[in-house]
Amino acid sequence: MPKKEVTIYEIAKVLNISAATVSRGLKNHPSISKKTCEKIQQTARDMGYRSNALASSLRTNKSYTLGVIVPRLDSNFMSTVLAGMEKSAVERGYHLIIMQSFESAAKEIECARLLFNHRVDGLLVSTSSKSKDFKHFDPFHQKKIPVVFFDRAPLGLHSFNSVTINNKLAGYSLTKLLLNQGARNLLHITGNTDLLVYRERLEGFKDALTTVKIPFAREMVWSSGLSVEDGELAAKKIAMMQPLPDAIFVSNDTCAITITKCLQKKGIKIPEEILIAGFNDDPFSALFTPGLTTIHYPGLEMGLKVVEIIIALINKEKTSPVTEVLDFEMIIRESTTSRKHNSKETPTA
Amino acid sequence: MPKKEVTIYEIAKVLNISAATVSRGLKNHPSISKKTCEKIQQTARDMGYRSNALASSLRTNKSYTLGVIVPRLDSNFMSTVLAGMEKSAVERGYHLIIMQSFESAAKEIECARLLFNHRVDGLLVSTSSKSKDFKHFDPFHQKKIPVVFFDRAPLGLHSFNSVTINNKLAGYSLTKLLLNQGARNLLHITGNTDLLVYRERLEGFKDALTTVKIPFAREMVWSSGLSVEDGELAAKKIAMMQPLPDAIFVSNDTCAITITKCLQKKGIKIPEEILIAGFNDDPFSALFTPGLTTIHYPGLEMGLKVVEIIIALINKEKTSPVTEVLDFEMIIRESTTSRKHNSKETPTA
DNA sequence: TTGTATGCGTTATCAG
DNA sequence: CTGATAACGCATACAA
Repeated sequence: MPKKEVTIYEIAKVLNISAATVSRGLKNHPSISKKTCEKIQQTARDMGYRSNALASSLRTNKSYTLGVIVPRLDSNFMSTVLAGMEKSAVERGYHLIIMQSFESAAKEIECARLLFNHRVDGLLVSTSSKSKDFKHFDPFHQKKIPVVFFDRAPLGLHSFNSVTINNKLAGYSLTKLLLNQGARNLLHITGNTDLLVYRERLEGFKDALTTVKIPFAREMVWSSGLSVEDGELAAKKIAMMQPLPDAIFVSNDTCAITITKCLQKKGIKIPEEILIAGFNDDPFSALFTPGLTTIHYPGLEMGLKVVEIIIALINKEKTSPVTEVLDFEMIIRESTTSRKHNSKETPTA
Repeated sequence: MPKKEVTIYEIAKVLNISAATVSRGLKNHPSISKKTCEKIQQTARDMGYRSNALASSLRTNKSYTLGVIVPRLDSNFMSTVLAGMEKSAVERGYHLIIMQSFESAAKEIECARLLFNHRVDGLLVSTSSKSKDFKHFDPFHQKKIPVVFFDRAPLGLHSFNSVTINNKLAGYSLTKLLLNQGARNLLHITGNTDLLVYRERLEGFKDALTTVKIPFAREMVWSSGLSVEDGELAAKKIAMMQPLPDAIFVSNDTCAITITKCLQKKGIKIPEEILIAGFNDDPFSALFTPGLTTIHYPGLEMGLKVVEIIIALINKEKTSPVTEVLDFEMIIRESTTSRKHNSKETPTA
């Protein structure tokens, strides 16, 4: 049977002191004598005392909890970010409540509500692709609870806090590399361009085309879910194109590799006939032949950084808006380096 | 400036009713008239009221929070499990605090302490490889807070709740498949055999050997971290073996594929010279050539199931111990099917 | 159907 | 340095 909860009152009673003193002694409050502190902590241990974080939070209005909302947590990229967050949070005495929006605006709103009611000290969000407005974060703003967006940040009038990479430059660099390898008939397969991340990569793609005076055409861009299935579908369509594109910039590695494999099965030589570039540098990408040229997305650093920032905001060591843009790295592997061409220009971050 | 918190008292004052009525009305308590309920909820909305989950939890001793401790969350397998957990939890009105032990016993203890203090209603654990005793979960048992282990469960005298797959059978089946393909000089590269998951796969490996009267030898088993780096190292050692093994059962896909790639680079033909099998069926495994034979680890189902179970335990719809063993599936791909041999026996789960 | 009174376990304020 | 007391916001036993 669950024994009665041991509280600071029980400890106080045993030691013949007040609960207030126990409370202070437990956290080494400076105004308590060293001796009393130790005595308190010793008996606390002996009695099997466990502090009640809920009660403490209620009283102090500090939960040391960060809410996290992500579209889904089971991607290599996202779980890496979350791993960084968790590490960074724990090091600073915080912990995480992680929720998934499943790309649904309604679910994202529900998550925000729950986390708000649970009195998180800060909120970290990568928005769902369906979220068009961000009113559900207003309660946080009203209560001055920091909200920091990462990876997927809204393009706002109000300046939001955010941690991102320079997607435009990344898209530009990758495209430029393809062009430098001699490609002139490019295809860009990307995600939902309602999302800033993908729109910016597309901007970069266009900018790169401009530098070699290739006029942009809508047919050059395919929107896709970027899954394995989407990749298979895309490959089918590509194989039937007349003429074949000579280079494809795909917005994630999974899809890029799927397309590579499918095209190879149809007898198309990669990279000889078609250059392919991906995005993310998922760990397994390095294991493929031909190697996949890609952008290393610094997920771990992003996780570490975003927590660092939100805790600085919580402690008012910084003031909004914070817009951090992380460095990325281009990973150049053989699938875009077979053709010897003018690679004098090597764009990097 | 953060306006004063709107509480049930403010609402009560506005409506000239008691706080108790408001409290009840807010959650549609049956003994409150429909009309009053609606009036209360309407003014609550109007006043921008948000319930304080902390206060509620303190009062009711129910936090609707599940604690989760995992070695690390950034593996494909683990993030899939977590995704399932989160989904299942939210559907049942719960949410997750996720923490990483980083394979450290000390950190695991720290996580358990924190989650205990935060009054989680239940705890889900995949143990660190260093955890030798499980005393840090005693406080939970004393307070009758359910603890359910998943994937990595302790081998205990006390019968713990657990959700696992039949690792022994999986190891047996995979090994048997290799033997049926004609392999007689086998190697098993696995993780830390202090962990039951790996020890059981090893048991299965041994059992399979017995069926064809191959005496087991310690040299057949290599313990490893199963990372890409570990795979590269292993491949180097393998390539120098005289004679080469004719089949390798590796305990995860990442390492299996790394080894495959490395051996291929050294001119060894896979699967013609060496059959290779992995474990987990990570999504990218399907994309490789040669295809990797592996065990599909049902991560999503495991996540769903373990939450279902712990909530049943919380609600006392079940009583400890619950030991659920999930079905797995063998995924047979070309890397172990090139040799035509006596495959009359096709072991499955 | 509603109200009254009290406590969940902690910490902040003020007084000593 | 220590103690008494009053909150924090909610929910429940009991009374009406």
